[in-house]
Amino acid sequence: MASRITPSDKGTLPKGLMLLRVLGEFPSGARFTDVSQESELPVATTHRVLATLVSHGFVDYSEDSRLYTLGLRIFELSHKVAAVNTLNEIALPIMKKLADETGHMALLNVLDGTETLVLERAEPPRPIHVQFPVGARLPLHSTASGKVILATMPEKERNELLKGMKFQKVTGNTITKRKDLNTELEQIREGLFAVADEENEIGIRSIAVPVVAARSPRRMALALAAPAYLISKKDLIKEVKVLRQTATDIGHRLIAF
Amino acid sequence: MASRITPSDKGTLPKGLMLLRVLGEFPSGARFTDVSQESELPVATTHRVLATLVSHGFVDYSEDSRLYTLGLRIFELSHKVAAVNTLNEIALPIMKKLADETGHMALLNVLDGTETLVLERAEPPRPIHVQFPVGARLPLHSTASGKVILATMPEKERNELLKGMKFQKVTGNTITKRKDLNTELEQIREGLFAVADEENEIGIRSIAVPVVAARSPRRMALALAAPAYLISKKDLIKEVKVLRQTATDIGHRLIAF
DNA sequence: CAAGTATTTTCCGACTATTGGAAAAACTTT
DNA sequence: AAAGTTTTTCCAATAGTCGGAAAATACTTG
Repeated sequence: MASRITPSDKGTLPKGLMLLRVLGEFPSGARFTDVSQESELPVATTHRVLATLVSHGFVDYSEDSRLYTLGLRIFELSHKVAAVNTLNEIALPIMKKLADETGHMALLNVLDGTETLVLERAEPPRPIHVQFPVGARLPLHSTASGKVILATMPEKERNELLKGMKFQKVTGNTITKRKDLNTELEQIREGLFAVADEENEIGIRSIAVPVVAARSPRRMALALAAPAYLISKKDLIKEVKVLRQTATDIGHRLIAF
Repeated sequence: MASRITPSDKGTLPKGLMLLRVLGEFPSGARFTDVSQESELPVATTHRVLATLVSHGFVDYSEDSRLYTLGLRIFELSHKVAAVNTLNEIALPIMKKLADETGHMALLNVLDGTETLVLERAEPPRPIHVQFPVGARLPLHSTASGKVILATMPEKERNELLKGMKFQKVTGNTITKRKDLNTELEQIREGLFAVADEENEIGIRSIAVPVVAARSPRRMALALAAPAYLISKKDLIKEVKVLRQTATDIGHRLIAF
């Protein structure tokens, strides 16, 4: 278990990467002060780093509005993240079918660090207002996707991941004790699906199953999410069959993502 | 006209950003040596910078395959680039309709720096093999989109942009002289559409019109691209009407992108 | 519209993270 | 198991960063 070197945590690069993340929090543009305050960097430093990011196209600056925004270079790069394009072309249509059939929002999530990331989403015909945009991050312990991913990963890896993590109480139903989580994961492994019953957001229930793609190092899950008033936990579980079918289908076609 | 400061061109940040671009060229992963060579940085430097990028989630490293790839953080960020999500939801369906009706590939391009960037694309039903993936960059002077964007931008801005640019001869038909380009742009302004007749790629013809979105600082164009053997220049021009209609439609709905 | 306030940009000496050649370590191949 | 290749680490000189504070610019208000 190599300690895998000591990546510098000071210097401009980490600061620059941090500023990119900060700018992500201002979708409609951030003023200089916003960036400086949010990042808690001295103004002089912020200024210098921002200038570099701008000059390389990673950040756009509008002289008119005096706003900084993430640049198109980010957009460009994201389409070169291995096989991201296949998500739209392969996974989305399949997910759309699932959403249409079940009437619920379908979400494809992937483990990234200690969170889950929304890779793709398909809305059902009926307009609902559950907001999980693509690119959103969600906790592991309070979501169906997170739990099913945790449950199905190798024990060693899971322990490594959970070590020292604390589980924030997001709603009244959130599992917050490691012991309770272990019990839940054990149970999930039995049925190979996970349910989150208003554990991450009051008023939302969801169910998820693992997605296994050939030659993919990524841990993914396919989920259905619905407003609680629309479907009981029991009825949601009835969808597990079609959900699992879809997940298998996606897994077979999402080679090496 | 402020010279807008002196952004550092040395140091880790520029190097890190460069490595991200380099990794974009290896969609299926790059070995350490690939990165080091392609970037022309000393191995020690490459190593240190890569480690920092990895530790911040911008680059993934697989111990098994020993390959570096762009990380999901990039994917995440790209969905926070102002209103990128609306492209899929708003523009794509409209473009798909255009592609279906005309039988040609529809492309939405945006000016970024001295190039054009493919923002969105819709394929026609019939399978064609013109490859312009989303995220691809194309020259301004040899493409329909590039030319129509140049033609319709304020003169001052255009001069600023073209100043010192040299126009690479991509195919036998490419316009390479500034003077010829000016003449062409003049003509484009008359009809408000541009045609590229195998100017960027032998065997491909395309036509483009401007897309004007409310409160958008971006310069965009909507294009149709087709294999030359499928359609004559004359017939392609006949599509300008429906193309323009679609462009207007998109412009109206793509607020503030 | 001038004075006052808030925001953004620049300056510069002290300091510290970066640099990169070269050697060591870890793999791969023969 | 030796030879070759690729990756990782070391370390002292150096060059870029740091950030407080002042200057410049934009915005507000009486």
